Amino acid sequence: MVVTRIAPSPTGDPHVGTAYQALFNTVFARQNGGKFIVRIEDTDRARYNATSETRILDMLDWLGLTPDASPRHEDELGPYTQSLRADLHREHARRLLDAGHAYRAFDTSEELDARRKAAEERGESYRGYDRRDRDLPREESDRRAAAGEPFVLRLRVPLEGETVVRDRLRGDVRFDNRELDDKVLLKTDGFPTYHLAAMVDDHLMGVTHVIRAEEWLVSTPIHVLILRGLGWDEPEWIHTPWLLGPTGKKYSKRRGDPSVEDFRRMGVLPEALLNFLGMMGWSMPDGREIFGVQDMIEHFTWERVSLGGSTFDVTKLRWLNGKYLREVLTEEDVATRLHAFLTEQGVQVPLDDHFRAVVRLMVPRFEVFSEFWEKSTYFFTEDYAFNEKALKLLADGRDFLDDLRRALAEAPAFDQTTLEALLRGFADSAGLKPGKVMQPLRAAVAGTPESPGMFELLEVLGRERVLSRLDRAMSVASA
RNA sequence: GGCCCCAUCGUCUAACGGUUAGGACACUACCCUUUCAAGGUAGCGAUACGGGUUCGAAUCCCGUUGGGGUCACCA
Repeated sequence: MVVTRIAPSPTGDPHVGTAYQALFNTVFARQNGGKFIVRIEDTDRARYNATSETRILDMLDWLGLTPDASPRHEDELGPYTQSLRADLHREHARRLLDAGHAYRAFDTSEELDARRKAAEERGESYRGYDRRDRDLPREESDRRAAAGEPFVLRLRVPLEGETVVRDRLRGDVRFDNRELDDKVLLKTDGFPTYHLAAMVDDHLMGVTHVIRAEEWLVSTPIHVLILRGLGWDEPEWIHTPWLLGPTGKKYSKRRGDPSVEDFRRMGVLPEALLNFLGMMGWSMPDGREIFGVQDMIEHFTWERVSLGGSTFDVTKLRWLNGKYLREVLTEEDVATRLHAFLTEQGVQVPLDDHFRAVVRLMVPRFEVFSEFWEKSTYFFTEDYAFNEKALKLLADGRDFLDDLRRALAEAPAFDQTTLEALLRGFADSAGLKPGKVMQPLRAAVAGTPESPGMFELLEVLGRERVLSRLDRAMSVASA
């Protein structure tokens, strides 16, 4: 069975890159009837952030990429929290030590730093651990360890030959073993490093395909060597292309690129974000740009993955989100979800017919939920402000607004058709172009010259509100 | 700097030896029109460079350049 995983570390905000990896891991697993798991890699106690794990798991739920197994949904291969598996890691580290594939190194961090610095001062580029303790006799190593001297366990990489990483996307990538470092496997604190822990856990959890970001490619030979030392088969390696920020560097929250939570607060739909991520580095065979996770599951192939990094273009994401609002979701769905968003943001409006009517009018006029309220406030309060342009239009309409109010008050009905005939007739008899009448009217009832169409706007507002708004506007204008 | 990956419009991408190099976002113009949007039409705009291979290269090979990544007791 195909088993894929993501292995995020709980160090901060839920990362877009994590969502990106989750997408491809999910799609590939589902396509093969397999299993997608999330393992939280919390072995770095120094950078651990208590809320981060919950937020990462919440993000996945929000996106609809809920894993088959995770710290929230354990199964017999768990636990899915790396720190809880330290005994397992130590046990396998021991195996590596006994088999001669690893050795104890007693250098302190300070010594290492000093040597690194000295090398730099000599103008040499740092070449990795200098292997001082690589050939310490086992007896001495055992004795010093037993005496309580702190040590780390390091991988004994071959000094000659090469290690080949067979990558699904890039073919065979060859590494000269002389370029490899004797990486730390077990830290002084007894916790494993990523390299050991991930390989042990992946194997024990039955992971068949390691789909991860390109940054891991160069450490893969280390992983291959660990796997070989333990006598295990390699998974299939798949290193996906980069997600880039606006400056062309790797997308990163630290650099100021938005997190998934930022997009959520912006009012981006999860399906739009996923769709957008799906077209970063991949494309539908028929060129469609609007597609969902299910479409990806049906059509995904590695052959269609492009290897150049993709720049994350928020402008296009916004366009795509607007597209979902206008063409993919139903009106009712947009209303319901927008209402939930507003509630979450602390805006209290009833989810009623008026709200639905407003949403219907406004939907082509905003791309993300966060833009809605600011552009639609006047639909929900009689106390809306008049902006500068509106004030000017009100002045333009001073001569006829009073007559227009009377005409509106006497209109036989207040539906779009009636209103259109009435307004055009009014303009005609006043010898004005329709726009000259409608713009001041619009300014009066909306406080801005930018609004949905005049007739539908009036209908949605209703006669009572329109008349009282005109009263207020005229008093504001003459003040 | 060593090593590794990558390279089509500003951006996301299509093309898997033969196309006027296609589409989308953005931008510009026009249409629609009561404003703002949405929508429609058109325009602008790319195979980084140099060598090969081939009847024929965006496509295959080599080099150059450029960009990115990685060189932690972080993941």
